Amino acid sequence: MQRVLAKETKDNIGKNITIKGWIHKKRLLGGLTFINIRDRSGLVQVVINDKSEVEKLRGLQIGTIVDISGNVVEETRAPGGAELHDGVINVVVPVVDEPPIEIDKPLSHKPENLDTLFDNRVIGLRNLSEQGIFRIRSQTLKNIRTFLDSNDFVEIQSPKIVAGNAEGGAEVFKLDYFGKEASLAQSPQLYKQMMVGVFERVFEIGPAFRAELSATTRHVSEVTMLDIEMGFIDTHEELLDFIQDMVYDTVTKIYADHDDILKKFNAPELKLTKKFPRYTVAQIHEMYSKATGENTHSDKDLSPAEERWICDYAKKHDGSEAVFATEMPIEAHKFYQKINPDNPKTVLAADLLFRGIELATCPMRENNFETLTNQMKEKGIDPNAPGFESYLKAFKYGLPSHGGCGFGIDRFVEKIVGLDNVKEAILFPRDINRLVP
RNA sequence: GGGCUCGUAGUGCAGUGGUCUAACACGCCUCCCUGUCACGGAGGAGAUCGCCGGUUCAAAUCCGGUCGGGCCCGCCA
Repeated sequence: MQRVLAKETKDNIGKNITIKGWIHKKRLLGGLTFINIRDRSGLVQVVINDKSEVEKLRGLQIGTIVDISGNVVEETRAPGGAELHDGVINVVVPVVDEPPIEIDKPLSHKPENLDTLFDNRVIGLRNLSEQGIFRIRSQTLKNIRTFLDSNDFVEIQSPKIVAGNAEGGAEVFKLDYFGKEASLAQSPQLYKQMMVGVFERVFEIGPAFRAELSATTRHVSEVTMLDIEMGFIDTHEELLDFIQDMVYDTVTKIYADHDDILKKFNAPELKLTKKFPRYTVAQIHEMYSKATGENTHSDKDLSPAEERWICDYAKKHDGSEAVFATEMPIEAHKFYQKINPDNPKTVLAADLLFRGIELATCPMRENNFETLTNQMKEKGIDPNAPGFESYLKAFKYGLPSHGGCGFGIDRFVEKIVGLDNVKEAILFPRDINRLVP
């Protein structure tokens, strides 16, 4: 008989149907047994009176795959308003070992238990609340793609094996490439800029690899980045507006569509304004120093404590959990970023902060060939090094004023759901200690 | 890389020198239970307390080492 999904059960009242899936929960009440079956669409309840049917499941654990045929009955007491009666069970894949981690109750997300959570990830993800995180992640990426697509962006894939240390700065994973020195890409930065010369507007969603010895709740060695680059934008404001609209659109849709999952994780109530508040880094140093008595004026960038503080401030003061920290100090300048013509001590770069953490860096790029070449030399980068030669060609042969962002998808999902560790928003996280599963 | 912390059944935890023959909850096994949905009830199995060494009459508990985690900082997404 053709398979009917759990969520379609209520559309088949009065019919005899077959469902296929995993045993999610058994409740034996003597003469009456309730079984919840999980499939890709959710759960369906089966009621069995026949003891010989229940006996088929003796010794079999949660995770056992069955198909069950039965009559669909409307029942207000059943979850979803309908259930299967007179079920006939066929065990397809018996499971005799009990699961190492619970799949029908919320799992512990306490920091000290994350190790167990990840060690048992394969089974733990079957847990409905755990899945919820990744349904939201999937939806988040879908919303972002839809938004960018409707703004004429082309999705690209840049190489992840690159020559040398392409961008400078962050530590990279070195590897042997048929006898040549190569590394795993720490960012699609150079490639997406080159592609502005082709499509004007491009984006990429893919992995970036960071070999830094960071051991925090917000760092992983393999991060999923959303990289955006758009040509023919003239002002930094224009760029920030665009990213702000994308974030607003994405997050508000998630909150509208996934209330149930967000509630399970006690996600905070969403506070966003259409226009995200913007403060310069200097202003934030000033406000933070005044508020805490701790002098941060000479810091080149925001400290994690300042990031948390300004998010808290913007939430209370501006009604927005998202905030831009603009005019990054020149000390944090990277060669491809555009120096602020109105204030050469700052860079036309902003960090997007959300719920206490940096989600994205959003700079304008230096698109003048001569200036860019000089900026490279100032940073000690050889413009003729492998990788940079092609990069510069894009400028030599015409690249318009452009800007974009590197946007951490893992952190975004983490904070949308209201989690405390970026790893919880990653299926199989990689950090300095973890390489499996 | 620096600092601080933690390590007890499959899972989550209690116990910080002797009453520990290590408690409780979930899960598991047996039995009872016809509307459960974190079902309920009765009983049972399961841990030599990460590992090694030391102090002590006595160590899960104190000390040292070691292995494995976690958190913060630096760096960044």
